[in-house]
Parts: sequence; C-alpha cells; structure tokens
Amino acid sequence: MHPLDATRALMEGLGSESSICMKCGSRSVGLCAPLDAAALDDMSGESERLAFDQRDAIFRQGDAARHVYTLTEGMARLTRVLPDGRQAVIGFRFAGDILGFTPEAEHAFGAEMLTRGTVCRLDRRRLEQMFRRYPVMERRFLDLCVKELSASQDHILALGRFSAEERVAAFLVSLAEAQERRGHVGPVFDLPTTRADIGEFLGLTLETVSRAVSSFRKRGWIRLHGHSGIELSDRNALACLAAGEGADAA
Amino acid sequence: MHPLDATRALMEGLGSESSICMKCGSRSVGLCAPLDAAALDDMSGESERLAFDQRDAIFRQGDAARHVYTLTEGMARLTRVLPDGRQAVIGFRFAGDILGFTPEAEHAFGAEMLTRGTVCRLDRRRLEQMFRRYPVMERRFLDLCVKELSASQDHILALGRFSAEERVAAFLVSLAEAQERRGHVGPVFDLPTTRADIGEFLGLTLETVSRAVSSFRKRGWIRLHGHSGIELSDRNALACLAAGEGADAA
DNA sequence: ACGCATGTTTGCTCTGGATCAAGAAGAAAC
DNA sequence: GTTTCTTCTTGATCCAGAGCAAACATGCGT
Repeated sequence: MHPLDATRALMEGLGSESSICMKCGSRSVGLCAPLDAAALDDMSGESERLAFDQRDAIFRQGDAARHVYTLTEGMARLTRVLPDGRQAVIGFRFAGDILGFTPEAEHAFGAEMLTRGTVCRLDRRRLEQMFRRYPVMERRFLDLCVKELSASQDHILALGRFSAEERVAAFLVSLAEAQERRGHVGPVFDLPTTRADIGEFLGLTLETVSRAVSSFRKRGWIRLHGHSGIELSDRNALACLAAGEGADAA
Repeated sequence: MHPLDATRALMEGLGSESSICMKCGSRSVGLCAPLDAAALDDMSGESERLAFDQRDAIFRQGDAARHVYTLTEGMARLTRVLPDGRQAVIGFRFAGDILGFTPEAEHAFGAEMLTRGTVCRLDRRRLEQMFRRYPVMERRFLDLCVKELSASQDHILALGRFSAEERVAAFLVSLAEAQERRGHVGPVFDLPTTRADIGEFLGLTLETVSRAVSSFRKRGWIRLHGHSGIELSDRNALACLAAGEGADAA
C-alpha cells in the first residue's frame, strides 16, 4: 500500500536518470519525462519556479484552477474542508508529484507546504496546448490518474477496515518508502507532519496516533529523534502489522 | 457527494440525447459519446456484448486486464480482497459506467453483477489503438479519471469523519441520484445491495447499517418495499444528515 | 403450499478509539 | 539563559459501533 505516494508508479516506469525531479529548471520533471529534447525545450519557457516556506499555501480550496503545479522540493499536505467546518487531510505529496490538476474550474482541495520547498507552476491553458502538441504527455497524465485512483482505493480500504495501529504502521512504512524512492538512504526518516495531520489523514484523533507511535516505540519497532526524525528499527514488524498480519510468527 | 457514481460528471458534459447508455449496439456508450459518426462506425466492430446473471463475476481481482468493460444494463459491485482474507467493497457501478480500465497487467479488484445485466466488452489493445486514432477519446478517459478520483476523495472523507448514520444517509441519497441520472422517476428506488455490501462499502457492519436504516424508517424518512425497494419520503432530511448538518432547523 | 436458504432486524454486551484534561518536551523568540 | 508557544504524551472516562446470538422476513425451488 502506498496511500500517500501517488507517483510511485510514475517513477517505476522510468529509467533511473529521471527518477526524481531534482532539477525542474533542467527539465527533468516527472511530468515532462516522456518528452524528447525538442518538446522539453518547448515546455521550458512555459513554467515558473516558486519558493515556499513551511505552512505556505500553494493554492486554496475554491481557488480558480488556473495552474498546475509540480512539487520539486519539499513535502506538502492536501486538505479539504467539509461544509460543517471539519477539516480532513486527503493526502501528502513529495518532490516530483503533480498537484492541482483538474478539469474543473476550481480546486476541490487546498495544498500547503509542510516544509520549505519549491514548486514548478504551469499555466493550465498552456498545459492543454502541450497536450495537443505532445499526446504522449496526456497519456502520462492518464496513467498517473489511474495509479492515483488505485492508491485512493487502498486508502479507502485502510480507513474502512484497519485498526488504528494498523493504519499508523501503514502510514509510517509508506512514508519511508516514499522517501527512499526519492533517494533517501539510512534508517532515519523525516516526519514533517504533526500528529494532528496524520490523524486527520487516517481518520483518527491526534491522541490515538500518539498512542500508536508510543506503543511502537515501547515495542522497539521505532525510535524518535527529536520531533521530526523517526527511525524504523523493525520495519518488518510494522509492515506485517500494516498488512493485517497481526501475529503469525509461530 | 457521489461516492458510488463516477460517471455523474461524464453525463453532465453531454447533451441529453446521449445521456444514458441504453443502446451500446447503437453506439451511444458514454465512452464513445465524444466520437463522430465515422469514429463510432470504426468502434462498433471492436466490441462484444455480453449478458450476465445476478452475482456473475465480470472479471476477478488478479485476472489479466485484457479488456475494458462498459456496463450497459444493471448494477455491479467492485470488490477487493485484502491479503488477510477480509473483503471490501470499493464501489458500485451503474449503466454507462466504465469498468476495469487500468494501465496495469492485472485487475486490482473484481467486479460482480448485483442484478442481471449486459456489458459491452472491448479489447484493451484495440482501445489503445482507438486512443491513437481518436485523441478526444483519451481526453475523455482522463477527465473521467479525475472525476472518479474526486469521488474517491469524497468517500475517503466520509469514511474518516462521518458517523454511521451520516454515511448510510449519504449512500441512500447517492444511490437515488445515480438512478435518477439514468432516467429513473418516482420516489421508489431499487436497492439491489445487501446490508452486508453496503456495510463493506461504508466501513460498517451489516448490523449497524440495518440499525441506521431502521432508525430512518422510524423517523419517517424512508419506507421499505420488500427487500429491494426503498422510498425516500424525506430526502431532504437524509441529505442534511449526510452533509453533517445534524440539526439546524430552529 | 411447504420447506429451506438467504438476508434482515433487534437485543445485549463489550471494546477500541474519541473526548476531556493535565503535564512534559521541543523549538523559536528574546 | 529564560520565556513562550507549539506539539506531544499520558491518564481517565465515555460512547458509538463491533460482535455475538436469536428471532424474523422474503423469496426461491420443488
């Protein structure tokens, strides 16, 4: 399961040279990966690069959807506000992920940075033009959407049928995989989300998330390094719990 | 919210003459709607029409994804089996909906008929050819995917933050809307799903679904007609509850 | 019409996670 | 360094919904 990492599949289809979008300016964005040199050249003039601080909103729910964004550095949170004022986190996004693409006139959710970072912004009408000029790019979007849909369905399963600890374990493993896929090495990962964010994503309260994390810590499965570092010492145990295989080591 | 009705948006964009796919043989499928006469002609030879009985599987999780299906009559259920054997219903589909489109080699979920019905089957490689010949069709798929993604996110919100009664109310309203969008008139709707199906879709047990339904019945919001007929007598009350506006009529 | 299978309702108990409350630990500001 | 703010942890209680069990419908096959 990879509920928070929609581009996993996008990456898989690519050679390693374009595996992560570390240099949007040098035109190796995930989105642009299938384009040849000429097309990339065409594309390059169309996009702007923007820097954001922690907590800055990239776009807000209800904003006119005039742009499409590629997150080039950092981590972001996607949030949706319900009519009654409750807020929910519907996902997290990392470097290389595409944000805010929709055929609708308005963004159905907002995106906020969890860390400082940079974003590559493209005018939507220009993107549509690019689609017409380079159909392979539209195909890429379609594949990505189907993958993301599949990830959403995994998340739906998790919310509907998994216990609190199973969900938190799945989240941690998923987070680690997402960071590794983007070149992270070593057992200590960034955890730039608050307990409240995780809770709102997993359909739990922040206290329940905290209790699950404490429980993992007491079992020796994880170690915390300050407020934003986490070490998965027994990743296998977490993965087993996440897969619903509570106790099968006899 | 319309968690179980992914083609809602597909329909909205169309003139009424092609609003529902009642005659796949006569080439008015939702999928084919944006095609002109020549393209439709091209398409018609490529598809097969199949009839299914209640409970028949259209395809199973893990099957090679060699075909794409359009449900032309009846209602189907999409299910996914978890590694530990638990089953979850991830959605319902109606006439006009597309089933089983994926860039993967295997179907990630299974589809079973809840009623008798018919399905229009298209070879996936032929569909890819059609995409190349008629790019507008690929665009249609993309739009549909984005819409479906948005519906999934709604469902994620519902699972994460709504109470049992709110979820059941939302489901009933959504079901009614889906049937009306397909030409249904009158206050009595088909409810071909069992309580267990609804529960597995909403992340609840069948008993909890039954209790919610009974509670609505006692409040006079719905009436049951046999096991598969339901009348929404006070649809507004259900809709308010579904929207999280528990009590705001002062 | 009868019997059987499948699905539904309802009652009861129990538990996982929500909720409320208080403190502890980091991080940032001065 | 100290203060202050935010986030995290932990404890205690409560309740929505799960789980179990026992009738109760509905509809199908014969």
